[in-house]
Amino acid sequence: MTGSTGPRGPYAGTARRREAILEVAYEVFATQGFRGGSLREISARLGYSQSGVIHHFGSKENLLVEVLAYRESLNSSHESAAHGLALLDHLRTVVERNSKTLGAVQLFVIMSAEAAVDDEHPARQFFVDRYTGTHELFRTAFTLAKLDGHLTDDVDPDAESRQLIAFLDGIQVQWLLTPTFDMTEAYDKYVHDFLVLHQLQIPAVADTTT
Amino acid sequence: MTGSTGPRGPYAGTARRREAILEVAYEVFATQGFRGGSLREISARLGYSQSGVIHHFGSKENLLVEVLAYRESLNSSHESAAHGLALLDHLRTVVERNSKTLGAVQLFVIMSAEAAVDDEHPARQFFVDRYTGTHELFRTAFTLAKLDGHLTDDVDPDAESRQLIAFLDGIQVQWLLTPTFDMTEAYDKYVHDFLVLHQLQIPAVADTTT
DNA sequence: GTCTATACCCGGATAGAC
DNA sequence: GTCTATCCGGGTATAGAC
Repeated sequence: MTGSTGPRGPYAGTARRREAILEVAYEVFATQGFRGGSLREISARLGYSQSGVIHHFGSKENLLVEVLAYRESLNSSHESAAHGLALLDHLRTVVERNSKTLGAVQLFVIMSAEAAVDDEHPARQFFVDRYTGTHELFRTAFTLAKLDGHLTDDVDPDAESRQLIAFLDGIQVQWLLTPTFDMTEAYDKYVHDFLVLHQLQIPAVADTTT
Repeated sequence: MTGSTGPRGPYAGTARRREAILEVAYEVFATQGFRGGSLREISARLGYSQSGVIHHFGSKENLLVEVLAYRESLNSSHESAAHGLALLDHLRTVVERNSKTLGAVQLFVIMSAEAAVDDEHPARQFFVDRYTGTHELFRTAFTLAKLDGHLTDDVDPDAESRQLIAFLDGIQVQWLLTPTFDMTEAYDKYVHDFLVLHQLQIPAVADTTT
């Protein structure tokens, strides 16, 4: 039972092949965009024929949509909102991970831009949904933090959420253009300022050394 | 002398034609990107032949570079650094103007993304230079503000500059995807928080009404 | 399920007439 | 300076054999 990876039905090999295609398509779309990336290149890298790829996904558009869903599924930590400060901790690990996966950052930067400027872009809906989802997550996290008494009353969860999203998107472009830029360090400074401004009570473990 | 628009030499008409091409190319590249936009579409919109366009600019790549320089030249307010707070005022008018020029925002969002993910992109150098220039401008503005005693000593001009750039880039994508988003309002909130956190002295005209 | 072959379209750039 | 015609490469998608 070593080599047998549980071939339940005749689709076990197919599933693995689909995933291989998704992986390569992800790389190609990441550096060339949707328009620039071609099925020919994707299939060539796999040693496939171009029609072989299309057999599995029907069309280039559909392939892109599945690539985006696939990449997102790899990350989906099913992030429940919790309160604001736990979210900020979680986001730090996301930023750190992004710093190590160039391709993923490239994919989302180029695709969101293409989708943003073109109403008809196949990824348009994906990114609109993604923004509203993320916003909702951040917004409720900040709201809960206020209720828990961790944030001051003057924070505007709606505005803070959109501001944080903008910042996170922005540092990605900046990092791609100037790789010496340290996203995690920038994130930490952002959070630091945020907490100084809006955190209600400092834990009892505050440094009394100075 | 009505129709005569001062034909100094045989190039007066040419200059006007070049500008017309730049204007249309700007629109096309803004919505289709560099890869997606075609000389055929640009020339068709002008009632030109495709080779007519290429006659004036030599190549598609060169056309793009000139479009970017052209658009930038329309805005170049020769922004001298001044101190930080004057810069923040100035940036507000930029954000407001951007809110009214969809095409310009689209152009810079899609082009910076394409350039960010592709080392060989013709606009790569343009955007790298643009980022370092903007960063330098912001950085010195914040530094001067500290020296002038307008900002607290704890501000990190370098970090604040990059953070502000990230935010400004980020709200553009967000606005394009969800047009109800108000960039100016978001900017004002950002600046408000920034000033609460880092401004040294509040002017004597503080509201004592409440 | 994978291939080859092909239909069909679109792209940039060039040559050369006017 | 502008055109038409053309070259040549590239793209997606389909048809049909194996």
